[in-house]
Amino acid sequence: MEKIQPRSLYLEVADRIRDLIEQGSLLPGEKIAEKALCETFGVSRTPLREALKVLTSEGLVENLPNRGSRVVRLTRRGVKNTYDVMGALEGLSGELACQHLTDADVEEIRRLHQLMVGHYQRQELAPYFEVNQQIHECILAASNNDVLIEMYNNLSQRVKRIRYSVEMGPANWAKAVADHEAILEAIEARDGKRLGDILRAHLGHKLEV
Amino acid sequence: MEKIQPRSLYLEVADRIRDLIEQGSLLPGEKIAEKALCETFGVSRTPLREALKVLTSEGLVENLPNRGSRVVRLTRRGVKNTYDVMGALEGLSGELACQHLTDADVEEIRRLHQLMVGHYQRQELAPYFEVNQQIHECILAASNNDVLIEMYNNLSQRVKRIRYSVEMGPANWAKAVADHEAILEAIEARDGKRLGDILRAHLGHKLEV
DNA sequence: AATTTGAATAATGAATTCATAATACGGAAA
DNA sequence: TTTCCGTATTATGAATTCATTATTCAAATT
Repeated sequence: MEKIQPRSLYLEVADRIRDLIEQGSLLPGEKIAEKALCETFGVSRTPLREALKVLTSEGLVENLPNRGSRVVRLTRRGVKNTYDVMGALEGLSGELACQHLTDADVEEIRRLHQLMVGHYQRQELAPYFEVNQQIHECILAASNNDVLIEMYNNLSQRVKRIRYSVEMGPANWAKAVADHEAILEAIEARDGKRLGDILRAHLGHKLEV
Repeated sequence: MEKIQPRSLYLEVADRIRDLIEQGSLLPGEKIAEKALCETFGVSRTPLREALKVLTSEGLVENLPNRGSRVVRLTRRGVKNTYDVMGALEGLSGELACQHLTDADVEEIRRLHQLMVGHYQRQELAPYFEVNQQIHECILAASNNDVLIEMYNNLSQRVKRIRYSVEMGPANWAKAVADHEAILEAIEARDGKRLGDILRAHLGHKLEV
């Protein structure tokens, strides 16, 4: 029997707004009109405003007193800062994952890796990204550190809406795949230190675009 | 002429509640009665509840639907997870700081370092911690990465209330000071990679208590 | 014509009110 | 006495209301 867990309205609203930002319905720098959103969601201003406060502390929205809320505008510098931190967190996830990964986990990652390489060889960009992300999520989950996971997901959310627009040149792509070969090797060797170092550097490559 | 910047009431309230948690007026696991807090702060429930939502997303408070808010109870595991992430972030701060530190910055850190060693030799625990923290804050600030600073401060806030209760044995203390010697050397050499590695390991030592 | 002033309008911030769910209490039954 | 059930009380969730601050737009002045 599965538990039913009541979720607060403001969390629901926050999820919905996150979706709107991610999919681009709310653009960076755009003013968030409370009244309009209340009508689209069919809720009053109270839970909506609570949701906006949460999103503000998550870094997705900014709140100017008496002037309402806006979707934060991503600067080049801000994105670089975010990627740097994500890189550090990925590095940690790798180190920790090596302490927890079961043989089955490794097998699963190997499968995903080969799948990803296939997409690379056939130059299928979208599926490549999809599987690529799954691999990193596997490692992250295997870290067994929920604080880490929470932080990473938060940062990931902040830059998610631009990730799709990242154009990946052939040289960068090749480098990324090469990185992943090394990642797989380090995982199979359960070499946490090495995996950490690779992952820390890995994200940096993406950024050079 | 300095600008006056209006701060929202809910942010003010959030600060106050953070203080209450940090200084131990609100104990872990304790239920937060909204009405009582409203009276002590002299505000209505609306801004108070908004503040509680912010603190929830910061990880200081948990929110059980229809059952109110509680101060989160720190588990051994949770603290370890937090320290692990903080270590990773400190490592990054070291790497980045080496790219930005001016000679004056280094001089300042050297001064603090010697001050700290003095406190160690005289076995003055509280001042030691104080200066120790200043050094790490110096490095963090020099990272020039506000996302990093924000994340670190958040995590730091979560464990701040137990940090004082950490008993430091003489062996651990000696190890910490030895670490700091290496930290200073790496800084003077502007060796980001090495500084990062040291800082990543540094926090781990504190935790073994 | 451009800029400034002021009134009207709209939006936000915060208190209040209402509805609903949880807790506390008291009595009845085992 | 202990346990169970039902009512009363309290607290929380959410909508509404009120007050205050921005914004808009028209008129007046330079």
